[in-house]
Amino acid sequence: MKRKISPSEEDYLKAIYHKTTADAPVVSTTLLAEEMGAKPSSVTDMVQRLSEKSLVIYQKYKGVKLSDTGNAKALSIIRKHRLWEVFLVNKLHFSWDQVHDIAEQLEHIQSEALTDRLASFLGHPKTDPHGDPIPTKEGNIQSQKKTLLNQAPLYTPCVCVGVEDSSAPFLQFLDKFNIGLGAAIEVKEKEVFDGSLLVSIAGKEQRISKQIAQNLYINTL
Amino acid sequence: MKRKISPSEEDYLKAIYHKTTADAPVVSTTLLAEEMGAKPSSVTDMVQRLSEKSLVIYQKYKGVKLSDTGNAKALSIIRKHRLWEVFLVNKLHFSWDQVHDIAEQLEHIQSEALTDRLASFLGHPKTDPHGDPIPTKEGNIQSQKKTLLNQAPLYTPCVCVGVEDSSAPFLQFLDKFNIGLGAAIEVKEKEVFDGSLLVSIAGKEQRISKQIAQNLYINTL
DNA sequence: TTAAATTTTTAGGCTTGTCTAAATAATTAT
DNA sequence: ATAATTATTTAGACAAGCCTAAAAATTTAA
Repeated sequence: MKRKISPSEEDYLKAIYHKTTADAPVVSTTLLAEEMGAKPSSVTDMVQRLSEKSLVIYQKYKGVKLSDTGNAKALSIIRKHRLWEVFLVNKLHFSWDQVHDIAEQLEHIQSEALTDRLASFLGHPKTDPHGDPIPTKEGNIQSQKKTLLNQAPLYTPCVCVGVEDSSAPFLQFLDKFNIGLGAAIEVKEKEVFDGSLLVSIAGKEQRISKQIAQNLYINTL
Repeated sequence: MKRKISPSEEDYLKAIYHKTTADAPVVSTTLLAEEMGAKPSSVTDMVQRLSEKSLVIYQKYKGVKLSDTGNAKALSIIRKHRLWEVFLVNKLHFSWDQVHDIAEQLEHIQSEALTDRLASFLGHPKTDPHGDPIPTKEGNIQSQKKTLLNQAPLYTPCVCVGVEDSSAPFLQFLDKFNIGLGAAIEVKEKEVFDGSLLVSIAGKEQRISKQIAQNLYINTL
């Protein structure tokens, strides 16, 4: 009954997790193929295998979603991924744009004891270096109220709490602007024409494009 | 020319490394099969693939040994394995009998930067938790002069520096006797009949079987 | 509401890494 | 020195995970 899950299968579960929401509870094979960097036919194959293992709910031509066990498995992988990211940044001093690819590999290491001890070693962090919440061992994940810098009120002190896009290029770009988690940001002006913002970051005024602003999460203080 | 190496191929390189010595510079497919927990025919297959990739020198019916590049690769994997073992014991407080299986997985993580930073984080350790030397980044490995407790001189203060057998059962057995790396050991008496030893460990006298004694390395002080 | 376009699945193939069974080479014993 | 035994390799098969090309279902448009 409890067959073991391959790294590739784990990757699919994770992708299905990331591509389904309350609004869109199922994901199409084409979208999943895009996410996985594979062809739709390969995805159909894999999804059928996962369905036989009761890890996903799949209806031909209708799309796929995680089963309860599949969801638990996905959360456990995401937990491991984000804990390793914290390790890489906090202990090995990698920068936040360097850790994703390494954590992609580390997340497949199988040992519950390892994950437990790692979490303890890191002081049971709540979020990863990009501000994303770390699921608990029990599979609870806090869905924070996320506000895009885009929608931030004017002249209100805010703090950067996360990113929507955590690709290396975007993160490196943020570094150039001295924007990191916990950075103080206040929107001074919003340009109607192109959606760009005049913001003060650590006291210094800078202009930020709409594209940046809609990929940065903030909280008001 | 420089095709990438799969985890399975890495395991074979490591096994060939461990099963060849100055005395026996090549290893047979049967012995390798035993080491790998696979059938000899599977080993022949794999060894032929590794030979095509110039990672091993293989002659039909004559056995196999590592090429220079294969040797370098094996040392790099062993380096990673042993560094992770140090991490697991020193930082996550695993015991020395628990780390091998986890390190088997971690050794396949590909990132030179990760290995470098891990080594630095750990303070560039020279040996792993079982006393085995950690190869340098450049592939240098110090072959220590190893004396088995078996051959230790009588009434001479010694210190435990390693184990020949690093299986969990043996290590757990040593724990029961309070024997660990750095433990002070002195041989009081050697029984001719069964090769057992009367030794003092941390001041306490205990009788140790030949089988234990020939799997424990010591240095005289 | 059919026809066209698009999405999805099926069918067949390829590689990796394993297996069993059969064939062949090497070693050992008579 | 030749026969018997053992070690090793080859041949053919299988599952996982991917691919391309073709077929089938669904969606969109006329």
